[in-house]
Amino acid sequence: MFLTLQDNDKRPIYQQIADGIKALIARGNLPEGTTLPSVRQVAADLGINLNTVAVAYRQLQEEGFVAVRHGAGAVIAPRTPRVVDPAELLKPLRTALTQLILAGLSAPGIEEMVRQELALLQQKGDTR
Amino acid sequence: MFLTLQDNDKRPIYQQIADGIKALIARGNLPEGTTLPSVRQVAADLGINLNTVAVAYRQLQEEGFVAVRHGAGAVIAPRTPRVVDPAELLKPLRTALTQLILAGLSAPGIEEMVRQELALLQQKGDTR
Amino acid sequence: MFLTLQDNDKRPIYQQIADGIKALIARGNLPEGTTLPSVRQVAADLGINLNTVAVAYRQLQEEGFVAVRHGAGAVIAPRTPRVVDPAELLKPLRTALTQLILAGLSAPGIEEMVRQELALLQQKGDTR
Amino acid sequence: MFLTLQDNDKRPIYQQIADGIKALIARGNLPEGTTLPSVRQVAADLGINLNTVAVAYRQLQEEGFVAVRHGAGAVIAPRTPRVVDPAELLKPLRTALTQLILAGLSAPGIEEMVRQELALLQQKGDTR
DNA sequence: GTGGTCTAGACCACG
DNA sequence: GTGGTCTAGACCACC
Repeated sequence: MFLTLQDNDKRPIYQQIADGIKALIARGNLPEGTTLPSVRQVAADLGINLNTVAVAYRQLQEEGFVAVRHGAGAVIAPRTPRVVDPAELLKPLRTALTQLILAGLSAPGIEEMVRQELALLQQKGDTR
Repeated sequence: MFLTLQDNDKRPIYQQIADGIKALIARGNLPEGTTLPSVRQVAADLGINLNTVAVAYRQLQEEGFVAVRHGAGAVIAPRTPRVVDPAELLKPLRTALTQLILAGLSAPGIEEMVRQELALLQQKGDTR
Repeated sequence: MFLTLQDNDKRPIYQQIADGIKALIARGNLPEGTTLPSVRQVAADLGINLNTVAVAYRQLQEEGFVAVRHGAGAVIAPRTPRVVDPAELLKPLRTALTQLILAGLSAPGIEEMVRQELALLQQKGDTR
Repeated sequence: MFLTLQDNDKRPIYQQIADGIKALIARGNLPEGTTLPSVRQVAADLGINLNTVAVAYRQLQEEGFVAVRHGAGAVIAPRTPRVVDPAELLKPLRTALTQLILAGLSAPGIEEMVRQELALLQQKGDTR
């Protein structure tokens, strides 16, 4: 198993799966060409419905992260810089930072957190 | 009017309102003691239902940002450092940073973005 | 001033006032015959509406704790054992105990808390 | 049916539902993993609106008693000792005890009532 | 099927 | 006037 679901997470399950796989790609744990486990495999591992996993895979395909070939599984696609609306990316960052400020953290403290997180994301880390 | 709703925003309306007010508090635009406009007022301004605004206000109350007194309106509460599970705060930051990495941004570029956003949050800025 | 309002209290203000005065009577701090401060006095002290205090006094009168004479203020009535539906009294106790159990406290621990509280209630303590 | 509403109860309906379920959890009648009946089911059983039940369920979720999964029902969460401000827990107990004293009950009598109630709460009892 | 959100409108409780 | 609760009914998102 390479993914775990968080019970207290508010995101839909399919989103947790998609985000989890994206994070693994971002960290380099799933290099180009890797074959993802089958939809049925993941569904069984996580004890969830098959359709839920399928939705996650479809999202990854639509966003260009994996290539799904009917009957042949899903493989990690070559990594191409995606074209995304920058404002769309800025919004969650802004929300996250607002929460940290309201929690009483200082700007320098937050910047340090960000540096640490970025360092973690850029090295091949463990999957947990 | 002090809030605007984004049509393309995926968050529920009541969440946009709550988050918007939190952002104003974080920026210092709504100092302690300020009385918020009534739920009816906000509902009329935004062209939405009264109950939707009430849900947002109730969330702000439960999270300790405002003191709601039945029959007497809602006022910004004294700002006390909230006790929150740090891991709970880290999660959205981590997700946001992952998206930025996947979009092809470099770590130094992201750090610069963070610095700019923090600067914006810490000055009494425009309401938008 | 002999009463304070708790901002984070969910009870209506008039109820906080009535309950507060009842607690003072229970502790013996307001013996029979004591004249309560006027409605206007209390309202000014607490910075609240005159009507709110009047509602509290009316409730105390209806429950027999004070005798209100038009133009002559309100005085603490002789303490007579009230006839109350026992089930009505049991309900808040039961709810309070349920909360304590769910918070993880043990039965002996709760019994000890009760003993301490009862001891506090039965000695003339400070007003706070 | 596993819950009944009291007509003479002053608490809002959604609160009665939430408190009722909490009491069942406290007594052990709803062990971890139990799936709660759907909001529609409960609403039909009690003859009330669907939204009213939904509010109760949402409260239970926010307080960590149940895990609600969109589209998959609500299940009793693993019971973790909640982190709550002790003063917050003491307040209702203190109010309840004050009422009992004022009704003329003696301290030993009250202690006995508490013991009985605690015994009831700690055995898997009848649902009433 | 499930829960989540929103609307419209009513009535109540509080200050 | 204020906010709180409840209903009725709609539509959406999720599993």
